[in-house]
Amino acid sequence: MSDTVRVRYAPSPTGFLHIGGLRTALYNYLFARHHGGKFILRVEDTDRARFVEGAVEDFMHMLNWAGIEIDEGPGRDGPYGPYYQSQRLDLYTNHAQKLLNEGHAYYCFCSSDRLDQMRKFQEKSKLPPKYDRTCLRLSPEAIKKNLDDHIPFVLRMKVPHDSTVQFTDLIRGEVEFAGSNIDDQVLVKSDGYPTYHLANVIDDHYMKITHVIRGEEWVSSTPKHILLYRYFGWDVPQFAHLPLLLNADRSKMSKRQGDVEARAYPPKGYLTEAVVNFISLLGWNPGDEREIFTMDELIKEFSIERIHKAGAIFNIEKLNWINTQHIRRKSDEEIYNMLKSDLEKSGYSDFPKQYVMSAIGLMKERINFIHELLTFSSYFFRDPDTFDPDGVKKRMLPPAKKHLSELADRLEKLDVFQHNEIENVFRTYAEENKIKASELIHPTRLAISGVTLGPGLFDLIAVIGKETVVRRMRYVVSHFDQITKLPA
RNA sequence: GUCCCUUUCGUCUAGUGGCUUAGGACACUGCCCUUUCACGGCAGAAACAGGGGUUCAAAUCCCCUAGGGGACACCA
Repeated sequence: MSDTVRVRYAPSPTGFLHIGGLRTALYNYLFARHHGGKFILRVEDTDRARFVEGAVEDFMHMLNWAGIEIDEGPGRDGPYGPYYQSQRLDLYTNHAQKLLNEGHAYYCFCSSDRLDQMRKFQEKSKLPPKYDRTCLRLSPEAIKKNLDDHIPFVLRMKVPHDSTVQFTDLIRGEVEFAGSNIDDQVLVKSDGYPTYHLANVIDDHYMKITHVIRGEEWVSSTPKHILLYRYFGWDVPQFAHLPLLLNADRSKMSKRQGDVEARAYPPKGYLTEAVVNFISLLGWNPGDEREIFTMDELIKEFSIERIHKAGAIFNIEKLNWINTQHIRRKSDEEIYNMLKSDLEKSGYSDFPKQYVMSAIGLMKERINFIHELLTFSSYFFRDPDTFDPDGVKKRMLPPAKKHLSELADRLEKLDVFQHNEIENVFRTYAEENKIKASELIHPTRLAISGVTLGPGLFDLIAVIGKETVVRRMRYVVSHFDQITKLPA
């Protein structure tokens, strides 16, 4: 085994990148980077029937989105390519032949019908379900005849029943399987393609993979893989089987219960940092009480030893919180840049960068998603056309009409239109009229934003600007009866 | 059914025999701050699946039971 750590994420293009797959890729990546090793993407496209168009592109795109850099893989050639299994068929065939020659594999001509019946019988008789080795007993002549007759066949591996296969899982410790419980796995399908088990072992060997970090669903086939390594006389890599991501009901995470495809998250407004941070914590923790991490910090902290054994439920509430944490850590300018295209789409592209950044500054701590700046606080960009009915009822009382009118006049006269000066206008007016400032503040907020919640009013006024604020206040004054009547 | 894995607050988790009246975070509740909503601060409720051992001492080690999950394809 080479000194440099080499790990791989090896998805099958039978669907789009699963959020659990993204976590597996991330753990591999973190491990590689932590150890100064290589992260390889290998496409396991040996199932021609289930191939999904666009899946590979989706993997690449989402990995890139997540900030997971591929050192070797499709489109990024390395010394051990190609990185599509469908382009490595000869390799598998040669090695299968070798296994056959050495008696570690055998021809099987059983039809799927027969296999189905066999399994049904085994199930009924409460026997462990495995191939019954009918074809292992075929004479060389019978095999030759079948071959000559072009009867479809598969190659199965011959598992020694009298031994046990044991391995040390980096996460689970010692795991042991009795040879008698290991099935004579199909290695080469009747279409000539290898199964996962064969191809995966051969590729991991030739790609010099040092650590196989994959989902827990693979533990039970690991002994088969180890046997294959032994048959070929190869070193066995280290194994680490990750706990599964679970639905709320603790079943394996699947559709129906929330979004399982990674690509569903960016459009919802989840930040790369948040998703990466969140999934990194699903089964791993740094050992102290920090929870917010950048990719670089994760790379620094990550270790396989600190991976949990039990499956984790994907808890969207916590993701949301982590998203808010990362929003706050971003500069106003970063957020501005992320918002740019949405701004254009909404027709708000005329607003100066400085203005939008000020709005961002005021809203950053109040939003869960960046796009909420455009939805929940559209009043930064357009005059309100509706007024929160409950707010109107409670705050837009008759005296407000006069107050708004007067305040608008006073604001208009202000030379320095900033927080303190604005606040002064309100406080002074309140004192003069012997009323509480809140009797002014609430109607004003409603008048200029249409809603009852938002940033501190004086900051809001300062950012939105004199002209707009005064216009909106006067609009409400002139439509006061209409506005206060509507919500009846 | 067979094999394998797993089991600490609702959820993510800390805990590797004494430091633990089991810690943190999300969510939840209350209070404070406050012009609103958030933020923030403080407080609260909330867990070692059960039973046996081992030990002076167990959430931590062992065994059994139960629950959960995964695998059992010519899918990965």
